[in-house]
Formats: sequence, C-alpha cells, structure tokens
Amino acid sequence: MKTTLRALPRNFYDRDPRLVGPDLLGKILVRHDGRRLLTGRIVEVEAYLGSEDAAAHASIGKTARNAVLFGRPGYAYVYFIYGKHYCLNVSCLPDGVPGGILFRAVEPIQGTRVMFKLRGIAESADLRRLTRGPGRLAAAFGITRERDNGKDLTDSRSDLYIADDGAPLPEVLITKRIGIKKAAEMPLRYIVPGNRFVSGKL
DNA sequence: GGAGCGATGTCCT
DNA sequence: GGACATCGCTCCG
Repeated sequence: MKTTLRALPRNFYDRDPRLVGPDLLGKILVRHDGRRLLTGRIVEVEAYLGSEDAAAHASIGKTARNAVLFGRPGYAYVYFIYGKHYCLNVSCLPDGVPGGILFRAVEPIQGTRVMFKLRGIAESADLRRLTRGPGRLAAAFGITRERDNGKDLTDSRSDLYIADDGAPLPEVLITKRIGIKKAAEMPLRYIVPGNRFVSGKL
C-alpha cells in the first residue's frame, strides 16, 4: 500500500509560528534527490519570531541574508552557521511580516542509505546520527543554502517540500529553545515527547 | 555519558 | 572584529 504525500498548502504557514510549529510535528519532510526519495517524520522544531524575539535572525530587520523570513509564507530559509553547518527553516506569516520555523530533527523513514552517504558516516552507525539536530538533518537531506534557500516548500513537484501523510496528530510538548544565548527563556520549542530522534541531552 | 572546546564561513557593526 | 538557531572529538569519570 502506497502512502499518499500531499504538500501542505501555503495557508498552513500563513499564521503565527507559535501555531505553525506544533502543527508541523508528525508531518513529513520530502526530498527528491535524483531518482531517490528521502523522507522523514518531523519530531522537533523551534519557532522564531520578529523584532520581539532577540534570538531570531529577523530581529535585526530585513537584510540580504534573512530576506526569506520577511517574504511570503511556505518558503525555505537556509543559513550557514559556525563555518560548517546548514539549517533549514520555513517562513511563516504573510509577506512583509517576519517569522519562521527551524527544523531540528526528523525520524528517517525512506532513503536512509542515501542519508548515510550524504552524512558521510557508515551504515552501521546509530540511525539517530543521521537526522538528530538541525545541522545533521540538513546534511542528511542534502540541503544547502546555494541549492535550497528561497525554495517553495508547498509544491509537491519540487525536490524539497513538506507533506501530510495523514498520520494521526502526535502529542506535543513545549519547552525552551536550545543552543541559543538570547531570549533563551521563551517556550518556543515543540517536540514529540519520548521520540528518540529529538535532539539535546539523552 | 557528559562537560569542555576548537573548527571555520558568513554576516553585521 | 566578534558573534553565531552546531557538531564531533577529547578527556574525565
């Protein structure tokens, strides 16, 4: 039986990130890498707001780097961090209003062989090393700024999009965001409690 | 298994 | 010139 993957529509993202974030848990990140299909179930995300959120890239105002966050909802914002890693976000809220969601972890479903290759680790390694953490997840899906920044994530014909496979909505736990210094107390991290692919301490 | 830390490119001040 | 929405390695227990 084949699972139908339906891209989430633009209006799904045309809301406050604090509403979009929890609703993304349980949805599917889809990558068509050549003929290969890579998919993973989203189990951890964080919301980033606008000027009121000092940790958000958008808090300093619109620049060339963060412009996607200020644009229409449903587009990929990919940035490069610490000289090594890419991180994937999706823009939220209408054109002109900044906000987005950072994808922090997915549970691999299809294409794990390719993911191991893209991550550069042996297939004997723990599956969690593939997609646990924003930098790892981006690498496992072959996501780079050059290739994916600004891409429409609501288009099922695209090589990168987010889909609903009809799975039941998971339980959602809200915590503080991790890995940031500023605005570290804001409860804007959404996780599937107990899922072993969620990042942070074990 | 957990704390500490260096690597390393890009952006903004 | 400093900060950075991270990761993996080392060292210690």
